[in-house]
Amino acid sequence: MHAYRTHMCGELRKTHVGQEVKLSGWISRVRDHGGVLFIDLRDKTGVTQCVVEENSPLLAEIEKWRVESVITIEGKASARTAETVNPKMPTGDIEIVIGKAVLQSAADVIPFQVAEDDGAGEDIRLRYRYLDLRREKMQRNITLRNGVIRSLRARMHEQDFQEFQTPILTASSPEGARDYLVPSRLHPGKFYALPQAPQQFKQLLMVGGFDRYFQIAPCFRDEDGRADRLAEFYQLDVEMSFVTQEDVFATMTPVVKGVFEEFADFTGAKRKVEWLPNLDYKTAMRKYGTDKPDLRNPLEIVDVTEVFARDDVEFKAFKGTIEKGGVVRAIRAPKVSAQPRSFFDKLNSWAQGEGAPGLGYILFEGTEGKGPIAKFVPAAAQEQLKKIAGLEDGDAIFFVCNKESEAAKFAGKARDKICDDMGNREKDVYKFCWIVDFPMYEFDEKAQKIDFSHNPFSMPQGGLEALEKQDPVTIDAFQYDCVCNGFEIASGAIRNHKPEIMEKAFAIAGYEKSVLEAKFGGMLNAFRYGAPPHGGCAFGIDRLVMLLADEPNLREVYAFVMNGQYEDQMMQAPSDASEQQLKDLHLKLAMPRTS
RNA sequence: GCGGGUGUAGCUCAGCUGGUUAGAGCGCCGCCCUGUCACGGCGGAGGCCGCGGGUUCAAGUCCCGUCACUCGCGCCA
Repeated sequence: MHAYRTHMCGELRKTHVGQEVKLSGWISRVRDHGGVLFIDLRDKTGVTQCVVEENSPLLAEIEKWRVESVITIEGKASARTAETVNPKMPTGDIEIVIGKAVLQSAADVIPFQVAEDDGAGEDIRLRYRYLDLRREKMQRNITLRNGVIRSLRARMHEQDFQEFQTPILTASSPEGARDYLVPSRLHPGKFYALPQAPQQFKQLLMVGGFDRYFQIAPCFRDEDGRADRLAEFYQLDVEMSFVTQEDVFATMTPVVKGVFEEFADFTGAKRKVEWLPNLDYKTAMRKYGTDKPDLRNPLEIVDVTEVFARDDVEFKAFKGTIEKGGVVRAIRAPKVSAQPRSFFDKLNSWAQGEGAPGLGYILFEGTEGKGPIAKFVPAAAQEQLKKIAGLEDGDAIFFVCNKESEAAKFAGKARDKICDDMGNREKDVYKFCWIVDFPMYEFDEKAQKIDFSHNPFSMPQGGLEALEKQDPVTIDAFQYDCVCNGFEIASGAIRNHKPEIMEKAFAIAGYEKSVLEAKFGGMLNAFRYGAPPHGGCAFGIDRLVMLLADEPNLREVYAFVMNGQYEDQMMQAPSDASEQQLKDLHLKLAMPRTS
């Protein structure tokens, strides 16, 4: 017989009755009845009940073993009597009558419960992650992660993509997030950077003629964390040669849609997967107030500036803003006349909490509009509102007034808040779409200059001609995102593979040719030796898994992960470097002043 | 860097307008229990009430500071 086991703990059924078996695993629960004792023995496949029978000489010893100790037991798989069968367990028809038992590794008293969710906080779960990982939910989430990655790989290989590894110790990139730096011992004063993404390498692989690249790529960004953002994370990184934007969508949509359909019922609920038509950036911002709209929310935003600009409308608070170039955005909330006054008051105080003066509204019930703003809007103007927003009797309309970008953004937040307060968000569905036509440039208010709004390597729509003739802020790029249920799950672009367009593109953003050469000389040179038109995208794998697992937090889908301050309390990272290490690296610390 | 929330037993939390000896559930330890499967019964241990300062006759409770965790803003091409 094998030293540790003949079967797994979730494996045994009625058909095994009578067999001598050996199981190894963790003591999940113990029920000690004095004379007879039950142990629920657990491994990754499940739980089997093991019994120490009355008068067993083993009882005195086994009684002392604590839960989460690792043991090996040997005994006969026996049928349970009719009264003692447990239909809730897959192995509930049988139990093992323990004949021999070995304590392989005793467990101290555990800091939180493993067999059940005792609500232990995240910090302690992370400190004892190996215990947390034994819990059913983490076993399931991590297994889901494995399934998703395996499925993504298979789907990419099926479409003739080749998988690559690219350098982890690489060069700092001047755009984007802060880099993690690694000091060089051999080159005093010089540093490697960990990649924020393998952007340039994947483009160089296209220049290298590999045609279709993918990688489950680790990415590193030294910016503050969020529930959906980590210092290190993984992307399904993709690049393709001789493609248009439509080719990228046609290739990647079935990959992601397929994976979601494969794992959509992970949480137990049947979930639909819907892929909606592409949405251009400007429309998304106007209708949803964000470039990553949650399309499960049926509410839409309309522009009603013209109504509040009318001479017969007296609402000064909005008028003043409109005269300064502001806009009024409105959200129709259908059939809310039965809502109590507190529904509207709560939304108003929510808006104030968000830093807005409030959230004005008009409720249409019967012949005239009601609400605090209604008296400033005469009947004719109310009719115009109804027409623009498609209002029906019983509907309310909420108003946001500000500079255009601020109004759009806040209306977007209000749209989500109103939807949730109404209980209107669709359930059990993943709604995807591609957001297209992102602007190439934007005006940076702080620096008072034109700058790239996204990826400087994106191809401007209209090419060199557009760069030469168009107002920069009106130029769109072949730059796109993929959005699901309010999360940006991918970002990508058709790249700019022509050095002369790149020079012009950087010049518009105020970068000298020398800067371009210094920072991107390697790639720019590559483009001078025959570069295929190419493009791609990168999906945030952790966010995909998070959506499928229905977790609110990325940390729930990683086996090992740092906390919100990017510290690993289990491994003690980051930690001090020794004098010798610093000396080897030619580093001296200049600590911040602690006042 | 900034703002909100939280911090009381190993874990999760209660503790009212400040008032005597700070509680509960789970866990832990001991005893009892022959069939449970969240086993049950009895008993017990365990607290710098995050830390420092202040107000007060009196502080877990109020004030100031600080630290930790968490969510968000900034940031994240």
